[in-house]
Amino acid sequence: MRHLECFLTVGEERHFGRAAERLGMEQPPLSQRIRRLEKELGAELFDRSGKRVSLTAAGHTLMLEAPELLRRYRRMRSLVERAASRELAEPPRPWTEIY
Amino acid sequence: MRHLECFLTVGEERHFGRAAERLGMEQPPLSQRIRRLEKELGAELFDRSGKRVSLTAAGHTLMLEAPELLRRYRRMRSLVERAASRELAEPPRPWTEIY
DNA sequence: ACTGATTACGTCGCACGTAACAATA
DNA sequence: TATTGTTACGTGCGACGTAATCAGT
Repeated sequence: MRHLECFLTVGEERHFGRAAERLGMEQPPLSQRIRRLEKELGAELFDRSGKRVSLTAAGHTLMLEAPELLRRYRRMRSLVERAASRELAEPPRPWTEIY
Repeated sequence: MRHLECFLTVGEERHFGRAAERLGMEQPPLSQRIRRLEKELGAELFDRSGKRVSLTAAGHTLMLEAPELLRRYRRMRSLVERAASRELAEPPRPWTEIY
């Protein structure tokens, strides 16, 4: 998920330096992360020929799909967090017997 | 994502040993993974009192939400993979000018 | 030369497996 | 006591930052 967030930022900025700044990290780690992501997915995501950073077809697809996945992920996290805090509020009821 | 897959397996089996076997790994790493996930989410997911493994409220929420997220994730991966293979088939068209 | 991206390298944390331990039935 | 889950520990990979290197303008 963190990889996707980094990828989206680079894809929006088309610039590793500004993306790294927005993400609060340095360029080298960001470059490495993108490489790891490309290796993980088995697909090149950016064309780095020349000074221009441009998206490949796979990268473009990911730009379309990743935001929705990230939204769902964050929603899931907040739901879990909410459930956990409710659980703390109420005493340890016997969930054991239910599930 | 791998963490979610492990969590779901444990949640289905209610048994770390069988879950580890299904996942093709040993129990200790699985136990650690669940702990990491709980730490990451900031919520206890399982009740390990006694020999019974039962879900907490947060765990139950995650059991409901995680499968859909995993499906979307796998779909995204296959879309990216497809785009990459098409890209290989067609010559390096000037995506640069488009995106 | 200058700007911007990639390697090089040292360090830290995570993931795994094997082995030793704790607890429950 | 046997079964199940958790620590302990050693190893290897991933991620970060700093510094050095390479490429394009």
